Formats: sequence, C-alpha cells, structure tokens
Amino acid sequence: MRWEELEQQPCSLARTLSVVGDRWTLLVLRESFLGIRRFDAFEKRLGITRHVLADRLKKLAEAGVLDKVAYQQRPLREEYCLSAKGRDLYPAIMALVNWGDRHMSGAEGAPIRHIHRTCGQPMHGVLVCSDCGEPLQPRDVQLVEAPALKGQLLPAHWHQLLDQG
Amino acid sequence: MRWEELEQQPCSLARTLSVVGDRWTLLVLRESFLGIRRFDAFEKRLGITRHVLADRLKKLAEAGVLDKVAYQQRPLREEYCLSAKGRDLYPAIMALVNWGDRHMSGAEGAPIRHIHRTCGQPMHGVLVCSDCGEPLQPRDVQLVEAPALKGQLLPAHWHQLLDQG
DNA sequence: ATAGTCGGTTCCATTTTGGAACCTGTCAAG
DNA sequence: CTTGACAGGTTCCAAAATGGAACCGACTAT
Repeated sequence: MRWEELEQQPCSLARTLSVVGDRWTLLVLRESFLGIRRFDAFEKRLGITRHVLADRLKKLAEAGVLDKVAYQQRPLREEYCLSAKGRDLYPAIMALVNWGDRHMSGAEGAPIRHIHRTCGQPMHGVLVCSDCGEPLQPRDVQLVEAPALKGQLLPAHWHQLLDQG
Repeated sequence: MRWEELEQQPCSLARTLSVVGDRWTLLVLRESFLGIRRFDAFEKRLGITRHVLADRLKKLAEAGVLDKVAYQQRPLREEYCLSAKGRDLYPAIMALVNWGDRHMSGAEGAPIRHIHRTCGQPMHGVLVCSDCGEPLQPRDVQLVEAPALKGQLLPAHWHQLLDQG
C-alpha cells in the first residue's frame, strides 16, 4: 500500500494519516499552533531540511490544513496559516502531547505545562463522550460499520476478540 | 534531525512521534485496538510488507507499547498485545479518527460509527479540560515552560503571535 | 556595488520502503 | 518417509524518500 492509496481507504484513521501521518508534518503543525507561519521560521525552529519543509507545506496547503496568505507583494511572500480544518487537529495533537507527557517524560516532568485560562487550573486533555460526557474507554465504544461496508472492516468475531483482551 | 534525536527533544509531541510518528505504526495500532495480535493477521489486514511489519512490531515492543506474549511453545509463537501504555494511546487515535470522520469523509459519511455502550448513544470523542470539563480551544490553553527550559521552547512574543491568529 | 533576506529548487549520497523469494521449526496426511 | 502447510520471520534488490549543502531570483538596505 502506498501513500496515495491510504487516502482512498474506507478508514478515517488511514485517511487522516494520508494528510498528517508523517513525523515532520505533525511537527510543522505544532509550530503552526505556536504561531509560526514563515518558511524560514519553520526551518530554524525545526532543523528540517528546506527540501522536505517545502514539500510538507505544499501538501498541507493542498490538503486545506494550512492556507497560504500573502503578507507582501514584490516579491510575493506568503505565510502558512492554520485553516479551520487545521485548527480542528488540535484535539489530536493535544492527545499525542498528553501521551508524551505521561509516558515519555523523565524525572523532570513534562517540558511544557498547560493551564486552562477558562478555569485557571493546570490541566491535561481528557477525551469524553460527546453525548454523556464520560471519559472514553476502548471497551465502551461499539463500532458499527456503515451499511455499504458491512463485514469488510472489522475482524470476524470482533466482539469476542475484544472481550479476551 | 534524525529519528533517534526526536526522542531526546524537550517536546512531548516529538517524543511521542519518536514512537508512533509513522503511518504504518499507527495502522498497526489500529489493528491492535481491533483485537489483532498475530503477525500474519496484521499482514493480511494491512497489506504491509513483512519486512516493515517485523520492524514496526519490534519497535513497538521495545517501546513498551505492545507486549510479546507466547501463546505456544515448540515452535515458540508470540502475539503482540497492547500494554497499558499502548492502551493509553486510545484518545490520540480516537482524536485522529474524529478528524477523519469530519474532514475526510465523502457524501456517504464516516466508514465506522461509534456508539457509547455506557449511554447507548452515537457519539464522537471530545477533548475537555481535566479540571473544569469544558471543551478545549487552543487559545484557552496557556503554555508554561518547565523552569529548566525557560525561553527555549516557545517562540519570542508567543502571546502576541497567538492573538493575531 | 555589495550584502542580506526570503522562499524556494537542484544535486548527490545515504536511508527507508515495496515486493518478492527464501529459511526455520513443527505438525499432519498420504 | 516424503510432501505440504503454517507461522513468523530474514534476505535481496530496485525504487522512493531524506539529509545536507549549494545555488537561484526578486527584491531591500548600505
């Protein structure tokens, strides 16, 4: 399976990875969320090669995750700004950061602490059910294939398999 | 910057990506959450090359995300089971799936719908503050560098930059 | 005239990947 | 005893992606 095929798969994870499933892409987006917008600023902060950076910015712009916005003419210079679609990646990035905070921090703790301005408290993100607000556990979530895909996505005897684990 | 250097960086996202920042790795984990555990089952369901699959399973096992558990002797056969550390990736994967559901689904809608057994409703995951329970917005989260890293992680004038966006 | 800035592109050597074939134990059938 | 199948790999090669450095084009500042 190739990159391009990923996008065609009937799986939202695969489709998402066809856009952001790359180490550099997510680090570029981290910088975007920190307010970085210009080619050379990305380059300096990331230590990425210009070649790869140009490629990733182009792909993110084509995917509609970043918008190219001119900030001067003569010569034309454009910044890469998060679009609404890009900003919607925030929960995903935050969830990855949470995992790193918990499982990849040494004795000195997380490099960055988060404070919720709304309530003033140190916090981390918690994924909850959009309906009842309870924190989500894998086992509490039942997966239902779309009618047209019935039987094609989930392993046979999926329920039994889950119960064993 | 190389893969190995990622892990050393003072950034929880970079550290997380040093473990799961790869298209195949996350698809392998998707299968793990569906109950897949054996080499050939991963191979058949993913269409991944055996070479790369062996490499990714080994790295995930070394990282403590998957545990190798023997299910027979003579010849020794092992399954790859999610560890507690691996199960903690659920919110991150769910957040990526949510984004795909919202932004990468065609007219036919998401390939898989989620039902919360606890409340019985169709749902998606929402990232909320661990303290007050409000949904998280990027702008409401203040970032504070750990004392030892003061001034090294965030861009200069980070607050102003954010306010412009 | 010279240097500097910004946002790239080009070139080449090194890595990583895709794809297929091959290997090692073990069991079961003929 | 030979054959075949199965699980879980490893080996090999060609193709693609990456790292690193140099170069380019359109300006602006000195």
